[in-house]
Amino acid sequence: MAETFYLSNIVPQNYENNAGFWNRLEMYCRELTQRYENVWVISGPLTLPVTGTDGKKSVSYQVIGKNEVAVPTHLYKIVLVQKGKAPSELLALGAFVVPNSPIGFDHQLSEYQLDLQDLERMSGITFFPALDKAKQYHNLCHVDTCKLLNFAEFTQYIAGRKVKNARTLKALEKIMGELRESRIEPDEYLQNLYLRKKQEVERKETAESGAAKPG
DNA sequence: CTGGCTCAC
DNA sequence: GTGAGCCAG
Repeated sequence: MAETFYLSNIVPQNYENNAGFWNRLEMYCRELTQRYENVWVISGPLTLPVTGTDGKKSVSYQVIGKNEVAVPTHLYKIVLVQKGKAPSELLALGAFVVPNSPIGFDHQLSEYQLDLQDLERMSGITFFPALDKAKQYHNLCHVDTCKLLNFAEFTQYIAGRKVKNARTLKALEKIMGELRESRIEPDEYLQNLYLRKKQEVERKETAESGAAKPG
């Protein structure tokens, strides 16, 4: 957590990308830890060339702020998983390059998959050097799903987090109301979460109103 | 979950 | 400046 906040460990990222597609990619990585004994994740920035109207390729990227901090055009993530504890156990790897711009629910993670060797060439970095040469790994998207949460699943998950954090009955009802407006039916987990939270909040609110009464 | 903004201290 | 408490997607 401490390392996470070093400036040398930070890149400017499109807000909608980070809260949306990239967020769902990180959720998928978290989900992998439930199915695999070991999960290694490497992420970083790229500034990739684009072909101009004259056919020539060039690199161009935005800089922001007084100090002209470079904004990467793309972000990559490499995910290596291992089924069991033993070093000989199955390894599967997925490498992804994602544009640093909003990406909607109409795009699949697999659209952004590429060979690790290609990413190594683009980034100038050798990842997992001991593993790389022999290519002793399976394709993550074949061995596992590589499926990110869809709109309904994502919206429901977010609603679940908000329910957990809600402090008032009014806030709680707003969350569930907005979910209904999105035409999303809460599953059993969210329903139970909501009902338990509702009871908890109701207890607290009646206790507070009682304590606030004079005398 | 990912974040930003406001305000009291 | 910082943390708490809101807010949005």
